[in-house]
Amino acid sequence: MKNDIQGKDVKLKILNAAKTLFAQKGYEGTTVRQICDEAGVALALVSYHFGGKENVFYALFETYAPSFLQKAYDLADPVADLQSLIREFARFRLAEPELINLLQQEVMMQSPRLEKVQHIVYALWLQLRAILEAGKRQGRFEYESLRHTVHFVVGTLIFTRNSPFLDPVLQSKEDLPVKEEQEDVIRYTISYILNGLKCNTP
Amino acid sequence: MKNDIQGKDVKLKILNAAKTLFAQKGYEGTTVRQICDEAGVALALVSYHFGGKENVFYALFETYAPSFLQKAYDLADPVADLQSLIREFARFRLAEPELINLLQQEVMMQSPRLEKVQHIVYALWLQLRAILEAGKRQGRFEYESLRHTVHFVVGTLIFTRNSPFLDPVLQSKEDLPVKEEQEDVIRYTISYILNGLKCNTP
DNA sequence: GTCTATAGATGGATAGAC
DNA sequence: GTCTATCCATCTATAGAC
Repeated sequence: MKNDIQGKDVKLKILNAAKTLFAQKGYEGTTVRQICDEAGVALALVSYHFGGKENVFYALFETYAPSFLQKAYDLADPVADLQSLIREFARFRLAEPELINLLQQEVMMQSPRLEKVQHIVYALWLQLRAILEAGKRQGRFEYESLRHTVHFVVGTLIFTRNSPFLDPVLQSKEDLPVKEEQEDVIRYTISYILNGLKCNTP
Repeated sequence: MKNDIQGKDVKLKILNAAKTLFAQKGYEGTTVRQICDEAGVALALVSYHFGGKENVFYALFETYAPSFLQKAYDLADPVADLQSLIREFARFRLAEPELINLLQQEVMMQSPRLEKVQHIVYALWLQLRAILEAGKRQGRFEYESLRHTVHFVVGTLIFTRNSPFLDPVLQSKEDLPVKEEQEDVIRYTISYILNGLKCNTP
């Protein structure tokens, strides 16, 4: 019993270290040694607990994104659905920015690991597509190309994060927000996207 | 003289191979052997011509993005400026999607290589920021947070590309555009972004 | 379950023939 | 300038002590 608890603890330490390092240096750019050093455990424990580096990657998503976007939308009110989807995605992004970062990398380079993880993101995009279609059909959204519009919205959703890269450029005039975050960011995002879709709604 | 020409040819073959592979598998995920195989040249030639893998990376940007976004905007007409910036960026993205992909990866993971390349993207974002500020001051754009709005626009611009990943999801109803592309995509992008900024303009 | 030590594979870079 | 063959560092994974 005590062993189990110790094991869980080590597994979690490895997962947390891997989450940070994968997001920061990419999957290939991260070594098992770095993960174990960061986690403060011995090199062998990645293989022992997960069966190899690649399984740490998969375990990351099973651990931190287990119930990601299971919500189903009935499309009766596409505007409300879209707002809900944006809110749900933004909350997850704010809670697990490293995971979004990592996912974005993998998506962008069409990594072979993506196959076992793509259902997470496919589900989201299919729902987004359905919402956009329904909204256009009902005259709530205006756009020309569904395909490109999905790209626009996904781009808006994914790229919005605490980017330590953009910040040196952007923080000269605006102070760092401390606690406004979360709900405000969500509000900004909803506003930008709905406007982008010419959605005539408060 | 003939040697020079041959050298140039090999250098270009290496650069083209590296551009594709880096974009597809990331910098760390790509090996010098893969690059040389893809280019059809011997392994040693990367070191001979470029002095190592890392310098191939830098040469990529010096070769394919030499005059990227040198245009300066006077901010007299922020709407026109923004349209111009979007158009310029979109054209580059359509011409060199791999480079944008690679740049996005590096930006996302804050890679150590970014330092020598970031001026390319800093320039763009500073100009974008200035345009957004000027546009708000002149009552042409509406948004709450400058910082987040820059993120939104950059996300829209960067993520929009021929994503081989999203396509299987998105192509069921819409046929693959063949020649409409280019100017139409630019039109869609401008429309989405200007609407996102509540810009009241045709 | 956790550690150290090491095996085995593969990475980037170079020596030297042509 | 280009090639083949090789060096050496580092990677992942595992064997075996505790």
